[in-house]
Amino acid sequence: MDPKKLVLIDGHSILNRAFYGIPELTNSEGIHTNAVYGFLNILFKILDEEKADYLAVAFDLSAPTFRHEMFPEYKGTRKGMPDELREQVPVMKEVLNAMGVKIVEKAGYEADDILGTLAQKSEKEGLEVSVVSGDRDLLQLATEHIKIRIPKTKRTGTEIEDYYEKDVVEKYQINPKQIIELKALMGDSSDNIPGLPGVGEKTATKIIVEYGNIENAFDHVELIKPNRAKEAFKEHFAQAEMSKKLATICTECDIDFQIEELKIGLLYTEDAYLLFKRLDFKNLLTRFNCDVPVYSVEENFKYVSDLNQVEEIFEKGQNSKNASIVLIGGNHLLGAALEYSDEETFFIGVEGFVTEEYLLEKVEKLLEQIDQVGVLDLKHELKFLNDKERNNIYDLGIAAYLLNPLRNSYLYDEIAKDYLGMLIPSKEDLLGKASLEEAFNQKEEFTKFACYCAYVAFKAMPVLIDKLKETEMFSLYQTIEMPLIYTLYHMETYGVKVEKEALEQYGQQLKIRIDELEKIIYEQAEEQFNINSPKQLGVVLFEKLKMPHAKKTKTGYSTAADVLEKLAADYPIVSNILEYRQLSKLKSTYADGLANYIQDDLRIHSTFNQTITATGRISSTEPNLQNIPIRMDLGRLIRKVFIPEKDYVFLDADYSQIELRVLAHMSGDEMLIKAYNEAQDIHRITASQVFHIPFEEVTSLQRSNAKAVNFGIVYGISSFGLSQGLSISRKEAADYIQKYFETYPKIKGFLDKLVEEGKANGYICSVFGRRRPIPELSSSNFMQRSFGERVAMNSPIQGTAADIIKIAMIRVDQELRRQGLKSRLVLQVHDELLVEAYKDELSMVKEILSEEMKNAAKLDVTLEIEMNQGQNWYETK
DNA sequence: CCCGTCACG
DNA sequence: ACGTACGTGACGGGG
Repeated sequence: MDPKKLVLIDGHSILNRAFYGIPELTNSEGIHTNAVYGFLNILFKILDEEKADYLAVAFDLSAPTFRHEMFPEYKGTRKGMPDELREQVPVMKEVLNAMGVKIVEKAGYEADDILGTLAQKSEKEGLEVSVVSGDRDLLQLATEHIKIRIPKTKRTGTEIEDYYEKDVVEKYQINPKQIIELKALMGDSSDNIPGLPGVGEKTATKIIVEYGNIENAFDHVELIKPNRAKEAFKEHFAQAEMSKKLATICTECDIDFQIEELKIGLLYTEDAYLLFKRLDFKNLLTRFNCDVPVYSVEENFKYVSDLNQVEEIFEKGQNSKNASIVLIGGNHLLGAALEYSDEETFFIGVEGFVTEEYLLEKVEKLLEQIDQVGVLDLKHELKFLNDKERNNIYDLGIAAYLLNPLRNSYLYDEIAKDYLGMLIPSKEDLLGKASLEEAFNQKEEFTKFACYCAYVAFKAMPVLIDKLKETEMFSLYQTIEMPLIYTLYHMETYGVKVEKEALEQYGQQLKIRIDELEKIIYEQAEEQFNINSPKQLGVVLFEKLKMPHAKKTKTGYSTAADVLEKLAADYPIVSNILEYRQLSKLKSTYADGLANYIQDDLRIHSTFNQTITATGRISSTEPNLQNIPIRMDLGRLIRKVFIPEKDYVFLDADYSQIELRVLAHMSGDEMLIKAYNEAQDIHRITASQVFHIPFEEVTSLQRSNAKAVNFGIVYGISSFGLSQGLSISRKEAADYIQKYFETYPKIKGFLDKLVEEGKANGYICSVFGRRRPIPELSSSNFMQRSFGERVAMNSPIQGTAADIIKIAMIRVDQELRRQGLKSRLVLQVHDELLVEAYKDELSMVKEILSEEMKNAAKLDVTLEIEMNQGQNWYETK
């Protein structure tokens, strides 16, 4: 019979390795999970490789050990641990407990000592032992039957270095026990163990190879070379002796242990499954063979397609106070999931006599009767319903977004987990990757999916409403976010007209010039390569043509525009590359890209997303119509293809410096408020006040510097950032900032207060109460924390501006309709609204835009807009 | 699927 | 010493 196998893991050491080896990772609750995740990957890799019979994980306790008694400065593994790692230790233990893995700890000993003791005892009993640690000190334990395994987390995955006794000898030229001697000489900075000055690994190894141990070396101290090692040895031998004691792993710890306690049982328990799911370890879940747990709620799920039963269900609904209605389908309605009470959840499929029209008529009628209706995605449901605005509907996706805008998605299973504490199967768990239409035929699974949606919408509605009230965001939700859904829906369905032929022509012209440039670049480089590949381009520029490389990215040379621009003066090929880059961007993203989205009505219907940004802005996708070129002349021409219908014109209105005005209001700085009330040109007046020169004498350079400072303030000022933006030294930048703060004395206090508030609460607020959590503010990592500070300064400003324009767009949309006008809002670009205005209505629409935008909020400074009209978007400048 | 780049506010 | 301006989305390249 083969000997039994024992795997011993150095808990903190592996967590530590994983923490630094794996990029930051958090679950949906914002708990850091990277170290736990990395630990589990290493654990599973080892268990997959070795058919182990026994397993234990040893942890250090924070209690002092015999080493601290010997040497008070001794550090040990637990000190100096960053918070993001420290908080993962209890999570790790919870996971191990859930998997039934034995955790060994003992006050007064470190994990090393426990591991050493267990390893040696087990070896004596005839077991094969693997000790897993990131710490090379453990190599002193290696024997013929004790293997030391050191995992390395690399980009490509985890690789493990294995050391039996012979491997240690091969690699270090000394036997395992002598590792201690090595450490006695070299010390260990991470544990605060001092080494001999001037003695590194090379010298230490030479000495130990020659003399075997430090005592023998001391006996022959006069022979030691080089000289500085000899002197160090003479002077600090006592210290080396102590270091040796500190480095020696105690293999006789006083611990009772029965090997049978360490026997590996069923690792993939239900507890572990639930925990993994909570931690968002999706790809580790595949290790569990057990099915997704069945909840008793599923027993209440019912598929209905019989007309009489459907009638009955809607009949029952009439008298209900609360309900959830989830309409399922993409372009066509597949069915409706409903819940009125805890007792039953229905999915009514569009099938047989239950037609789409019939079902929708019933749903519309039901919507009239019920006090509170929970839905998951109202904008999507509006596709099937009439767009009459109802104030009894609660969109729970939007509610969940307000409560935590940092999530990537707000799916029903995520809402259930976060607000109902329930782990339920996700859409993908139930339907796989199939489309809704394809999955519709699997009745049982599809019904579960639909009913879970309705179940969550019903159950989560009161919870989310309560939370919105608790966080004082209910008014934001009801007066801004909910009405905005209708406005966005209107914009999406109305779309914006795009001239296809003009777009194609534009693309063809770009192609001519791109081909020309390509030829020239190949000639100048004396080779053909893919100019669009930063990798290939980097090799050509910085290796073949030997240009000085200023910056590097993670993967190679940086070829970003700011780097290339510095080279363009000296190398003609570089300016061609820059032009090529610009043109191919225009062609691929805009000329060709937009053409793909033109629908049969000759219009583009972008999607406006309401639950994406951390700050409260909306975003635009498929295509993004919020980043159509404007800054460069050539790109700006694209805007000519965006046109109004016959007998319409475009009216474009944008807020002037809305974010700076918000800053003036929020900070209450009288000087800045006064500046706004007095002058049109805020950047010029800023320059005049900051540099103490008359308004008329401000040079264009001074003005643009002031403008950059204004931007910097809004972005969460830092001297480094400003110096980058202005291409000046950090010192000069710091000087500008200081002058700015002197000029507007309340700004600094205001920004500092935001950071303080963010640190105290973990979030900051816009004027309208919109919250943004900033977990980075409590990070121990300088970079992360600095980022959090800038975010704390920027988000309330950006968020308030976002709130204001949302209010304006809702009112513009509603007012156009209320007055029965034909003109329609078509686009929003953060501080700009584009309206397709019917010619006869022009003066009225101008009035509406101007009124609603300027009066969207009452601030201590006025909100000003600029309005232009044109026969295309290009002309509205 | 991630990275680098670049378009916008 | 660390090594960045804030917020987005789309594209091509490359593993």
